[in-house]
Amino acid sequence: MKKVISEIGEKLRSNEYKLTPQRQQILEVLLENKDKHLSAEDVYNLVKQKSPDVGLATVYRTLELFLEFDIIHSVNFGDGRKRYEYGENSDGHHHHHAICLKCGKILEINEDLLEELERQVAEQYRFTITDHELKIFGYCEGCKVNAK
Amino acid sequence: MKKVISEIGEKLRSNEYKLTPQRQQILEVLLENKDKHLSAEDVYNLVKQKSPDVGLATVYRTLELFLEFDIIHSVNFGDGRKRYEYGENSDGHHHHHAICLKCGKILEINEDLLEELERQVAEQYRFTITDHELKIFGYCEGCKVNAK
DNA sequence: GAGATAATGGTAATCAGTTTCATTATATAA
DNA sequence: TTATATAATGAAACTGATTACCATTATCTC
Repeated sequence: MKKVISEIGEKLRSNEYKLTPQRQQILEVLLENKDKHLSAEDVYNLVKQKSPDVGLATVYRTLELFLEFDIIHSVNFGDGRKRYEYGENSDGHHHHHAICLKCGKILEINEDLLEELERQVAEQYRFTITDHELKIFGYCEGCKVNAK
Repeated sequence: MKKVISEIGEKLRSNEYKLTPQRQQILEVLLENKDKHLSAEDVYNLVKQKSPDVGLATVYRTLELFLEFDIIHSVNFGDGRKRYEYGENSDGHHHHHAICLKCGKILEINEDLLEELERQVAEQYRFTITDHELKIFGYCEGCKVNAK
């Protein structure tokens, strides 16, 4: 994790930004909670446990900064707040989410599987693709039996 | 369009809801603006042109009602407001959106192209899929030349 | 047609996210 | 190293979308 942090620090510094203690703590929280889909307030509460004097505004500003440099990305599950996630595939594309409509569980789908679709879209629509966000809705194994 | 409206009215009535004049006008606005991604306030303004005495609260309530019965669906393009859309594929799945990061244009991708991916996800994750939402980010034909 | 129920419109309240501003930390230059 | 400019922070005020409340109106049932 140390290495990841210093690489990100480097990325920020090369863009005239600093990895301040607050920013680093926010980053650590994100790294410790991959695939947890934290909201800004979740991050705030977790960071507060480490250093209680970090402000909510700083959390929002830092998340915005990390988004700008593609250090994290945000997902919207329709519950009225943005959620933030560290981590992406080797090709820079993001993984998918399967959301159970019954119990709300969210599965991480780590395979990309969109190459062929993206090839077709790129060709038919003359669109140059840089990233994607796919949400799949349905019922997880435990819930499918008595589904709607 | 008459037919669609009466079918939807039927759907509501069979669930103990009425297609009131206000609801019908909201529905008409949505039908007249397929693929336009209207926000609640957009809908409100358009409905007001027809009948100025419709309230914003009614618009929100009606959109929520239509969502509940899968008459419309909502998409979030990250601009801080939900957007609403009528229309789906023949199999009940929704079409995709390609969003240009430069000019903000949104292309409607009407091909499904996810069958194989969904087959694999269903098998590997034992997940029963009922719908999906795919957003593709990149640069449209006009913007790709001078893209970042 | 009277009473129960559902739906509506206006407005107040809520809540995630943003902006402001005074203060603190950091970096640069003499 | 000291002064000075600049960046970052925290607290609190503000914003804008959405929701809740409540009194009024329309609709349905008997």
